[in-house]
Amino acid sequence: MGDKTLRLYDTMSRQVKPVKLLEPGHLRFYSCGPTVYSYAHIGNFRTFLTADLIVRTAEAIGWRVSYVSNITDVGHLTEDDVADAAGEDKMERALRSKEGENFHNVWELAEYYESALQEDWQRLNLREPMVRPKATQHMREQILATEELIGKKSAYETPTGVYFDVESFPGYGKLSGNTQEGLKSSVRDVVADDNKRRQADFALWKKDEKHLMQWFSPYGWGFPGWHLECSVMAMKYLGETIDLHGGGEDLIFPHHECEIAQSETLSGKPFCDHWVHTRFLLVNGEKMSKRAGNFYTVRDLVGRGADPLAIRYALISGVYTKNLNFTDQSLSDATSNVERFRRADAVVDAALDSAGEGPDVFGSTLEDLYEEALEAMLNDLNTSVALAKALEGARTILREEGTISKAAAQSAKSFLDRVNALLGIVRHDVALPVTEAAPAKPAIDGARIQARIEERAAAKKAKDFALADAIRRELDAAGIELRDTPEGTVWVVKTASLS
RNA sequence: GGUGCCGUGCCCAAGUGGCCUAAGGGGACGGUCUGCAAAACCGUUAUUCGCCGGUUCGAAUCCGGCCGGCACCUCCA
Repeated sequence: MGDKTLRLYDTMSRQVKPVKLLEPGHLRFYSCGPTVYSYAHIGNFRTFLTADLIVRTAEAIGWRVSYVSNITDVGHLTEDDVADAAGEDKMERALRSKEGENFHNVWELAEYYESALQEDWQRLNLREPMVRPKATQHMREQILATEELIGKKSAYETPTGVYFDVESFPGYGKLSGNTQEGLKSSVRDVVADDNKRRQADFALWKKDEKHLMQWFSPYGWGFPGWHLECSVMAMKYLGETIDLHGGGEDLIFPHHECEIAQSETLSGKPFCDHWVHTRFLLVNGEKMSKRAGNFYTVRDLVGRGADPLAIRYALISGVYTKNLNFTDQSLSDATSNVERFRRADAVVDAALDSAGEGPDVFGSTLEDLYEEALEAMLNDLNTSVALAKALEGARTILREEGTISKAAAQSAKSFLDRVNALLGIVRHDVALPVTEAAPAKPAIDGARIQARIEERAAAKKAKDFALADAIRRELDAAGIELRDTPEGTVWVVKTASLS
């Protein structure tokens, strides 16, 4: 186990390479979290899922993982460093929106969406980070860092704020491939702040006495720039040099570029050797965005009857290095796969209780499949292959339903446990609150469904199949599907579609 | 204009030089089961990898060109 290594695509060197650990057996990993001004959407979760799978895979080869994922709870401008009046604060805008009417102030709003994030995090069976630091709780560190950067002549104060001087950091642009020249010739019509020395300089501190969230600093009242919090929190919890840093592809520039410049200037040491970025999730072939408003949240989908683990499955069904298209179809595909794992799990549990003595018919088959799934994950998180191997294992178990010995059940159980630890798609690691566990509500009440099922059973007994089929069609029209099993007829609610 | 990513069966999606006459899932079709269905299980379903050239004993995989899609270049995961 000790000789295995995790290989991931590194944005900096543009190649798949092994994750090098500064301290043997200990991975220090920082993954950028969301700004909590609204519900996180499933695109955000694809990125968090990449981080989750990195943690799970690292643990599967025996690494200890220090995993930090922040919460940005300071509202930053929609046009971050643009000094023009169109720049609007995201949190303030959220507060003024219809949903914002439920909150007294931005602090309350941030708190609400933060707890909503936690709930959705659990629904999708994501590992809890070691720390989930918040920007607002690290003001002192951010102000001290700003002071230090000014002291090192890498930052300067203007009437509007404190800016990082990108020319003081020759490596600026090495992550994104943007050059200083390229940035100047950007077609984007950015309104330059006359107070900045260079257009590319970014804010460490914004002076603003009207901002709804403000702190006092050596530069007066204001709030920190967006990029500073991650530098400060990553170094505080993980050290000046970390092993791995992740986030969405949009963060490559400017966020991570700025983070490198700040961190390395502050410490004088390399900040991070390995950068992983998750490509955007598309919905029905189009990019999701908060601005366009075409995004799904986990709670939207769960409210429509989607199985949370199926959402998880759908979001990890493609590799993180490519765009993935989320559709009604991909969700329903995922649902049947997740159900297959659950069935295998139930079959194994039943066998564990009642199976008799006998040989382990699975031999090394399941063991081999798990190893192949792990290998796939170690090879740049090839979730497609890992899921395929896991599914093959589930099918292998299901094939033996009814004839599984105790020994076989034990090896199947061990397989499912390990697959679940690696991929999290068999069952939740932590039990969800009771309300979550309740099945989707049927359109008509359960007692009436049960009564119709009994009528149908009577009709079947009397060989009145026309009536029996009519009842089945009636329930089907109400979204209730009947399944005749050896133990009698059961009903399930059919999953609603996205559109 | 600059910087990256991608184009694989009806759909989703792995595979980046020979185990590929291309994994896995969905769908479709056939079978078992069933009063009939549904569910479940079993099986079948790309000699072909956007197009045109080239390199090579050998290419979906490497190189060049073209066509098409996507992303970033100071809102974004």
